[in-house]
Amino acid sequence: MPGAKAGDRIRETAKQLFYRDGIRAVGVDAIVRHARATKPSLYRSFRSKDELAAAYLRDWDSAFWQRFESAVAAHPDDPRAQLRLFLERLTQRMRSPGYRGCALTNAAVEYPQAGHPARRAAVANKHRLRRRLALMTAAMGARQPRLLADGLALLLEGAYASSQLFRRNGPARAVARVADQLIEASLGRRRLTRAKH
Amino acid sequence: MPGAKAGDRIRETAKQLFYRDGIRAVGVDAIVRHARATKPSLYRSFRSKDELAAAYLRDWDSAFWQRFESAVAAHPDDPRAQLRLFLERLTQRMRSPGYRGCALTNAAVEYPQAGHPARRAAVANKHRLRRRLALMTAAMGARQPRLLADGLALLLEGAYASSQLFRRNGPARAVARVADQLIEASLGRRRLTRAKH
DNA sequence: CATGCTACGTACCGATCGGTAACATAGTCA
DNA sequence: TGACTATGTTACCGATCGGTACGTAGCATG
Repeated sequence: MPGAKAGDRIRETAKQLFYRDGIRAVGVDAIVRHARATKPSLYRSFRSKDELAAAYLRDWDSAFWQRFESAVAAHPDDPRAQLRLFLERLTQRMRSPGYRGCALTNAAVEYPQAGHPARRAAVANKHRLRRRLALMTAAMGARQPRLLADGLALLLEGAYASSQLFRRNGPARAVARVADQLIEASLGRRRLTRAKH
Repeated sequence: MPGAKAGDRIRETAKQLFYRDGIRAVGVDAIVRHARATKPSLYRSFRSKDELAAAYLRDWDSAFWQRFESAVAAHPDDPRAQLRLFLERLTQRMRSPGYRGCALTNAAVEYPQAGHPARRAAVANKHRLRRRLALMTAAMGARQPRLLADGLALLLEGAYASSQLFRRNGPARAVARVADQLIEASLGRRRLTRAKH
């Protein structure tokens, strides 16, 4: 790491500090100090702190979809198993020290302003995920695919939030089981069908 | 409002600005300017900005439990209906302009440090809610009350997050329906019981 | 009037914020 | 060698951060 170019060291350091402490809480001075670089090096690679934050969030988005597609690839043509694997792996990651939820969601909380780059990155990711989940729940044969997809999205976001509100053994650790229950209840024969006329 | 004491105006203004823009994003100068007061007035009522933020979160916690107990009181001895009413009212509030999720969760995202007062307030609220939900799911007769309570907590936190990631018609609007599905699937006869030996 | 108390404002503090100008150094290719 | 490019460094900018020393207006007492 210390052998890499200054721009790369700064990008890597920013990733760690932004995720650990939040974007607003980390000053550019702290970043370049930890990266053993200086501010002009930062501003030659990134136009502003906001763009550095945007790069950090793009990296996160990219890593997120890698994890997602990895779980998908492990169970071809079985979206339920794909999702379950993704959530089980997520549960593992949530147990690791320093885990602090989804960087994109956190950034959206830190930057409520409508047009902010950090917010745009987060919103884009969440919309894409929502559409993707709806495709998967439809493929599962859910009675109401969009409703189930939204339920799963809520559980996922809830796990992100809970994982930083509770130390361990919080509600987040149940996300895979609850998601599976919800899927089970949304599939197959219409248990909940109301009497017809 | 303009007739009130400086300390009260500051407290009220801080509540609005902290919720709208986030605690870190709002400086004490902005608060006293909007409150038509001055900084010494702020620091005579509050020891620090952090304590002003803590007061803001205590107010939020108090208002949260008022809303919760109001829904409980509306359906005595029917925890499922209590929860459904609470979530339906929450859905209403989420549609109102300027809604930005749970101030306590947002504060915990803004202040990841373990001992920070804002974080303590958030964590205390969430733990209390988790215990309360477990009591309710047990009263419902759920097969696994703690698991269901955690699922409901995840849905709630997910709704908070989603409500600020999607404009309208986001996953959050489904929270009451999904919660009811999950409850339905967790009650009564043991549909999911695994074969014994 | 004089005193004491409460409530508020003016003016300022050092530190840090994001960002930049000017300059030094090193590698590359002609 | 010399010119060019990329990257590093020092030193600084105005603005804003959270926080405070100190002065003053108003009002109730004696």
